[in-house]
Amino acid sequence: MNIAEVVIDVSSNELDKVFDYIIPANLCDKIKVGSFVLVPFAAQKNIFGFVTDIKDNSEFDNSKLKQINSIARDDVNLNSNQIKLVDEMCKKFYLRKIDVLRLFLPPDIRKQKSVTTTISYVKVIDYSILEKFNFRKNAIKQIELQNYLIENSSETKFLTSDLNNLFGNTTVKTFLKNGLLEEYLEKKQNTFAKMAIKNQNILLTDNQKNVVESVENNKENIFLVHGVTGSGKTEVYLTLIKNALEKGKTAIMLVPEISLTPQIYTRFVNRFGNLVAVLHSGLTPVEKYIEWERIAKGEAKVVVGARSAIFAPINNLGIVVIDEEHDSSYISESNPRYNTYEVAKLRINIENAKLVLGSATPSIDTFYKATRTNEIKLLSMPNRVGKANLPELILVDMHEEILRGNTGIFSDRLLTELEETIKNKKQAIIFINRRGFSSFLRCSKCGYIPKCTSCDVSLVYHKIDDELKCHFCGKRFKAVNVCEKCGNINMRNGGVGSQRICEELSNIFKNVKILRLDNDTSKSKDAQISILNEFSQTYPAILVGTQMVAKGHDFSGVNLVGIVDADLSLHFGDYRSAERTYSLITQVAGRAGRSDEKGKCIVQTYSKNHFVFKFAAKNDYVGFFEKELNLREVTAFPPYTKLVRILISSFIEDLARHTVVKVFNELKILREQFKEAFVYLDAMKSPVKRIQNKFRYQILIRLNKSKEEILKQISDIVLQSNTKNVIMFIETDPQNLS
DNA sequence: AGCACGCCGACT
DNA sequence: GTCGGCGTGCTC
Repeated sequence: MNIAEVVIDVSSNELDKVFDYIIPANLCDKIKVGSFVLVPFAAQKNIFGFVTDIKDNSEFDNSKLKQINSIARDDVNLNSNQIKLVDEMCKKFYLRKIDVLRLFLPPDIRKQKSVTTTISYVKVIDYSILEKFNFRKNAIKQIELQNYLIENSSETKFLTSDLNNLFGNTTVKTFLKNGLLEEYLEKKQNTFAKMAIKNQNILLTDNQKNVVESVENNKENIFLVHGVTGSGKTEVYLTLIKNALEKGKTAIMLVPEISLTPQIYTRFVNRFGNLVAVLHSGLTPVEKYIEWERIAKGEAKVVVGARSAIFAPINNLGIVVIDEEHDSSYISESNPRYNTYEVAKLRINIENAKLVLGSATPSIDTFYKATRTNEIKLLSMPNRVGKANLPELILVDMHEEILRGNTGIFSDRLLTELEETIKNKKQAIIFINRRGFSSFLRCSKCGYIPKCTSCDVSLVYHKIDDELKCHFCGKRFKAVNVCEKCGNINMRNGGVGSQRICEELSNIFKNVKILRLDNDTSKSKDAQISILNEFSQTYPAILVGTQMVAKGHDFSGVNLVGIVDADLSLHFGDYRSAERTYSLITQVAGRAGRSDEKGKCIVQTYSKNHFVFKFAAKNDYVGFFEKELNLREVTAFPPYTKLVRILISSFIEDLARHTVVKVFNELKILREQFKEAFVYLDAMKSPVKRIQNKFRYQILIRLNKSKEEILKQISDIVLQSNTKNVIMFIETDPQNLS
């Protein structure tokens, strides 16, 4: 047992394999499977790596074996379950081992040897000595610090870094040396860690009780809780987790975009106190590390977090909950591309735990599994708890508005309802699907729309900086009024964005507070939170925003929601458009249902008769599902087929094109072998032809039954055709096709 | 991905 | 002479 298999910490296809190393005698008892080590590699003398296996002898030329140098960090020790999950994820999603392994590490501080989790304070030893102390006349900073400390003598301690910033660290050091101040270290804690458990005795409704019992008593291990907004799903999760904890088990609770929905985790902290660890993107690296460490040490037994929390180093896992299961943030669309549901499924199977999904508008795929297969057991919560009513959904046909002579952004109905809301000192939310003043500039004569020079997508006009921006690569261009194609001097705004809506609204409702929430006005999380706070305290007020306003905020004063152009997400040109639009409308409308009185949601559309709107207006998810599923079957799209996309990109267009042709030809040979399995196979330029100067091509495949073997062969073809300067990867059922 | 090696052109 | 440009190949 003195040979270790090591995965080198370099993300490249060439190095996606294990290398054998000799374990030196002095490290024999320390190095285990899952250790994070330093090894010599090629010409580099110290490179990070993971031990993924330990064995007696190596197949490799033994005279060439090198020794492991040392353990890189002793706080990283993946267990065998995690190593197993890494293996299974690699196979499932065609990933490199190292990319997956990195997901399990303490966040962001992988390269550091150690992390300071303490914080330095100083306190005054004796104020009478400090007051009498004579500094040299010209020691201005020292006298300033002396005065500052005396003025603030009510404080028991001072943050060392604050004093360093105000008076310079040499000044503070002098005080420490002269015995005027003493330093002490405190362990950093996340603010909520001290919160007490409020052990309310919650009474569950019969429906909630039944759902909890079904999850706990059924032999199945995956469940979908399909419950309308306000049906009390969260209480079901809390009870399930409480029961798991009582059995000595632990839990992972996944939520989308957690940093903006503090309600959910304060609810968990209130219930479980410092047994809860929170992981989300709003934490600093050190804060994340503190939480990670509390989980790894077993201090925290409930992890609440965004999708990456599924990799938390928790032991003895009893239950995983994925709330708002349909949310697209559960699918990773970069670097290690994975689907959180599939990862959770692998993890609960390895650890023998249960998986609970929850949503008011499940994804078609999930509801299909829950109603047509045995993979997921369906549990329904059809009724709202308490008096809250579902909002009334009103469809407005914008064609009719135009025929009646109203060519503005807002329908008469929406304006009337807004007036009513303002008169009653209530609040309204206007939802818009894009950002910026308008989506694009268009030449009024030849119709030319400026495009990004490196990405080949329409540029978005931002009025506030009078600039055109590329939303793919972030490049900025001057907004000129001269058409570069025909020379005509009249570039006009082509669409409507949140900024334009704000301007129009403030023209119509002169004295009403109008707030805007989108990526532009609120770059930082803090700015977003302050906008939301301002809105929640202003009556009347109108909040205009993009997707962001749709995510789980409870404003009790909102009784009206307007969706300006509901069709935008419908004509997005991919097979998931309908389900996205359905859940978006339901979610946005739900913002109006939080007050005592019945809320209203005005949906402006140019396709009033589309089934998405009809079922959404009736709040009939199952009806929508049946119709959409039928369409998927007829058109041979998922879940009836597996959609495979191979994206091939390169700085050199010819190289990309040649690689596509090569892979495409091999796939055609494969198709001959499995004629009945290939529903579709074609190669083409990607809809977005260039991103950051890389030319993008794609091959699309749809497969029906018996997919696993063919998928494996497709992945082999892709791996073998991989050449330098070409980026190639496989996605199954991709979230977008841009 | 790094890094060394090596083979060429330019310069104090 | 030798410094340094980056193309090629290898990594237990």
